[in-house]
Amino acid sequence: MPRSFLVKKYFAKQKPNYSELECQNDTSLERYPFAELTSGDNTSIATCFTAGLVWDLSVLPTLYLPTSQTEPSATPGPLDLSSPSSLSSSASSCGEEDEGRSSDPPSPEPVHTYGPRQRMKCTGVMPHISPPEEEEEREAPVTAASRPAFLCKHCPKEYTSLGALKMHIRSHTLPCVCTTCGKAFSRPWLLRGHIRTHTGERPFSCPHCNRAFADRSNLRAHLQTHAEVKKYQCGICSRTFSRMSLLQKHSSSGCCSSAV
DNA sequence: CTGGGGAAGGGGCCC
DNA sequence: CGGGCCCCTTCCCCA
Repeated sequence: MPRSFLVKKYFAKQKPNYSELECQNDTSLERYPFAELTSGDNTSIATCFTAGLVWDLSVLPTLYLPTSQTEPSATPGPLDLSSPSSLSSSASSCGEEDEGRSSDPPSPEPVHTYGPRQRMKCTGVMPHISPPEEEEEREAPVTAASRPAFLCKHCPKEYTSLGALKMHIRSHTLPCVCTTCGKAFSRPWLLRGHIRTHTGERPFSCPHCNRAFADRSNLRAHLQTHAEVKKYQCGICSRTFSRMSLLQKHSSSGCCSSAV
């Protein structure tokens, strides 16, 4: 399964209102000191995972829609209950930087916080975010005039905007190269996140335990482990899981196999 | 075998 | 229009 199925349009235009997700039972975990994670606006976000938002197995099938490739219409994925995301909104604009894919280290100094190990600055590692040549993707107004299609010359994908296409092309050109190991990434923040694997930087710490993570998303996943009620719930036995994959395994290996 | 952590990919939205 | 940032999801590996 290609990870590209990323069909996420759940909140199209509307960021999840985490405040509404306020968990009721998991108060303890509800709000992680995301201040740490980000700028700190999280107070309101109340990240809660769960409570009321447990995912029912029944929805899984949809969530996994392999149809992917791009069927945004699909189903809404798990509303991330826990996500501190909201903070992100503020964070991003605050000038924090995302480090990595989704993580904004509390550190005031973004990428440059690598101190001694800061061997790669994003700036230096991205020689050509948008190589001229690649940009020349084939723009072909294939579809209706109202919806021009921009085709990727590297793969069959097509986009309705040049910007989207260019962004996609990065996944082929991988302009962000790690100077440490040479690994290339499509996005600067992916590279930043990767760099953390070299530096060992883990700006996102769990308020409930001493663990720290380099990636915010991973912290979120981890927070689920502290939750009494996890996001993903088996529709049959009501057991909850911190990860959809676990729920899937659970369902496929027994409990719900017959039922669902 | 299950649960959890680490790392990475990509689309969408906002500035 | 482009760049940056956010979030979500998946895969792999380990305990």
